[in-house]
Amino acid sequence: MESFIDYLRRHFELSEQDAELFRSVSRTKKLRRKQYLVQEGDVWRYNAFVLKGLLRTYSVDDKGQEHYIQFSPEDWWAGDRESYIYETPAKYNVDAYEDSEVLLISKPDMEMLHAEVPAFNHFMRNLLERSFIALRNRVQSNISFTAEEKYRDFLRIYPDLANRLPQHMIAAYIGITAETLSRVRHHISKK
Amino acid sequence: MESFIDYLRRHFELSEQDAELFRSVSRTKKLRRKQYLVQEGDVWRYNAFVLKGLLRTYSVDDKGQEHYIQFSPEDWWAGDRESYIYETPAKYNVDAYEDSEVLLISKPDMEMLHAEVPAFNHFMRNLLERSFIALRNRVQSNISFTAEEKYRDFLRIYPDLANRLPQHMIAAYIGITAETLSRVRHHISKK
DNA sequence: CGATTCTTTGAAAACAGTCAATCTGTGTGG
DNA sequence: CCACACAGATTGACTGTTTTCAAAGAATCG
Repeated sequence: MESFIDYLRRHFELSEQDAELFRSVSRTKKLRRKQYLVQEGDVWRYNAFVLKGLLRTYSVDDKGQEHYIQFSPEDWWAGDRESYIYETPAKYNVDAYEDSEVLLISKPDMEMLHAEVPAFNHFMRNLLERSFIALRNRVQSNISFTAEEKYRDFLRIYPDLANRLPQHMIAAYIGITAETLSRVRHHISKK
Repeated sequence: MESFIDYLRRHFELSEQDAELFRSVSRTKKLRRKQYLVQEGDVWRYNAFVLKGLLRTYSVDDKGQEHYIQFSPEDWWAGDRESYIYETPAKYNVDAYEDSEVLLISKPDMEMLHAEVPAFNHFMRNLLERSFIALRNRVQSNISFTAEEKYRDFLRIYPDLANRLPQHMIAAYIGITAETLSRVRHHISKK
């Protein structure tokens, strides 16, 4: 739990009193590998901050193919924003790819924190802006790059994730098949 | 300018006094077809609300190929968020595809409005959340759909834009070539 | 070690891209 | 008002990339 407080303190000034407020509304939850945090169809009413481990957000299509929308390692947030905001059944699954520990804050508590701690509100707003920009860059990559360029771009942006994830998950994240990724890697290594 | 005030009033309560505050920091700018609002390399320091017409945000790659990131018709916002937030040179061009009129609010004025008018701040935050979700759905389409499915998805989400834009721009938006889109349409019409 | 998951490889097929030519519709200037 | 230019759309033939399916190898985990 303290690593969450540390995270907040790295990003804005937080009094001990406010830190206590954050602690009072937070609870932690351990997830074993493959355990769901959100399952398709659930309505998601929390904010989840990853204390330890690695979560993945993905959908499964008719053919059983998994499509990864997001990976959330330590110090990232996880959940289904669409379900959270609109209070509709989740279209995505979120589960633990590694044994993990998350910190949960309910939606009403989160709204209270935003109102009571302006610096936190400001920080989260800024985080959302930056996430939006990152997502836009991902679209740019999707619509204009070849398989090899998409993979290189992934390595550039998430060098650390590349070591923690199996290739087939990276492939599904960038929108190509595992076989194509294998061939792309072979091709890169020959240079 | 009043259509901007109307837009705000459709989304939250706005006193006449606050409306006057919005008017005082807004100026309008007419753009002729093909005229730039932001050119690649500029730093973009405004918020632009489209009063009339249609703007497009796109990049141009080494081969001269255009990749459309966003279309902004009436009642949408335009600009390069990455340049605006980080104050870096824009990677995208924004220009008028139809003769247009935009309303401009400078970054400092925008920050003042966010601080002075909490309901506006709340509305813009919510708009950003919803834009984020829409963008995430676009990524989902990018990584999991075939050309035909991507096109059908575009028609479903932006039925009105489909009539205002040439096909080759729609193709570049969903990440396929104009020729492929033509064949997809032919194929759809045969059913 | 045995089972499972992940990666690689090959061959064939499907899909989308490229290039070039033609067709269509629109608008402009003579 | 017509001729022409221009941008956009379509079509064909071809190329290249990526997917699919299947099988074999490698790595990992309980």
